[in-house]
Amino acid sequence: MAQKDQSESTAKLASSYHHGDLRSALLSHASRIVEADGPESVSLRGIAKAAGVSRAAPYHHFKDKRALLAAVAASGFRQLAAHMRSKLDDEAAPRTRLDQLGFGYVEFSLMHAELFRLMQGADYRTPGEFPDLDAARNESAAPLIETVTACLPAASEATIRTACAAAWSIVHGMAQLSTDGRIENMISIADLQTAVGSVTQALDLRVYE
Amino acid sequence: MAQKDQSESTAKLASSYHHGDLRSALLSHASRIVEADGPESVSLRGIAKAAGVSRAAPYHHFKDKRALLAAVAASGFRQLAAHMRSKLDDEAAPRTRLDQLGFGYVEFSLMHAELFRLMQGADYRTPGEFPDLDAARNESAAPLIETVTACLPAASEATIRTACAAAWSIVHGMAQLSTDGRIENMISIADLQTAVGSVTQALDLRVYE
DNA sequence: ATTTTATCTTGACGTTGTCAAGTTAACCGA
DNA sequence: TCGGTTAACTTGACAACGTCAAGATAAAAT
Repeated sequence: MAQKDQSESTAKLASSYHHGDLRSALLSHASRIVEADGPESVSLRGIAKAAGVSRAAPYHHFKDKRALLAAVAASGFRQLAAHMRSKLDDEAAPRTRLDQLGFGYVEFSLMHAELFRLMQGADYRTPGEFPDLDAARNESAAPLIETVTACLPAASEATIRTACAAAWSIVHGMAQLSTDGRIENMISIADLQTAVGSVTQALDLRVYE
Repeated sequence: MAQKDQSESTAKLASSYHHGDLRSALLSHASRIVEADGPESVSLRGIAKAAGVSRAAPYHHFKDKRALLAAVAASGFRQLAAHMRSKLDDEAAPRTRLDQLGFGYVEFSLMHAELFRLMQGADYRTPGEFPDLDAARNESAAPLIETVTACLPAASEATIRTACAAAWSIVHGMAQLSTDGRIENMISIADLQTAVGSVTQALDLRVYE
């Protein structure tokens, strides 16, 4: 995260007027609070105080409170992409890779439920408002599109788009229901992997041919 | 703006000190703002002013701002259930009914995107905090469970639960992605019905046997 | 008619996001 | 080295918000 600054008090000389790396300090404090207590209990003043600066200091690094949270969300999408990649066996068959991606997606949403909620929140999604968020979001979607395409080598582009939408819907729906705790009454986490596999397997047999 | 006319039901005299039916007036104003500008732009003071009462008046009808929004969400689940029922042909085969329910679900989420977001919001979901919300939520899920059960007459209870989770995941994921506008780039609304059908059809062939 | 109760009001407090104006210190060209 | 530009940070202030307490009003119950 921070290159030259580990957390807060050891940046430069302790009494320096300038913080040194306030931007990433704010990001890391905000991330911590998001993960711990959820996005709505993030207060800009609280974050500033946690970083040891005054309440207006963040405005020199983020236009808004929303911009701060958008940056946290963008970082979340990059973490998500990394997590999915870590689950991916590049040597495996496309169908297997699709399952790995899907399970990675759901797993991430369980591991970082509150962060995931922020990422899916509708507040930070006016396209073009936060270009870095858009970029991170698209990057995280790229492996899915890629793998679905590899699953359907002979398919038209329209078919592939539909397949992506369907696969994404399934996995995203599971993630959503899992993080809400609503799916736990119906399905165990252990079954989740099997379910993802079965469902995605069903997909390419029935929908796209 | 001072007095509230009897817009929906037989309110008392307009200019009275007592509003007559403030509770439902607050609910209807809150609903309107949720649908128009999203849940986060609901302010208690604004709702109160729109209803022509002082800022503290709502506290005699709702414990909290959250309680108000929870009531709006509960009403949303009842609307959702009604909409799904309206799409249902009781004479049709279970599989057909499942598709109808699923499409109704997605369709509702498109017609009332902001309300749907409120309903899925994680703020109002501590179980037992808003019993009426819980009840409405469960009522709206009942037709799905029922229909899935009818689709799998010979299945065990565990299988049925898994099937519900999977079907719900698909449909909920589509709804989520649709309301976010992210699915529109990939799939047309017209294709949605076909997709729902194909996916749910794939389900009972591959997952549960 | 009098008491009780439900409803609504004003006043006030603490918190929040945000801006304007001022202060500090790092940097950069001479 | 010096002086100026600028980025980083500060305090002060403001409006909006959620919420509570205490008082006012009217309807209902006795």
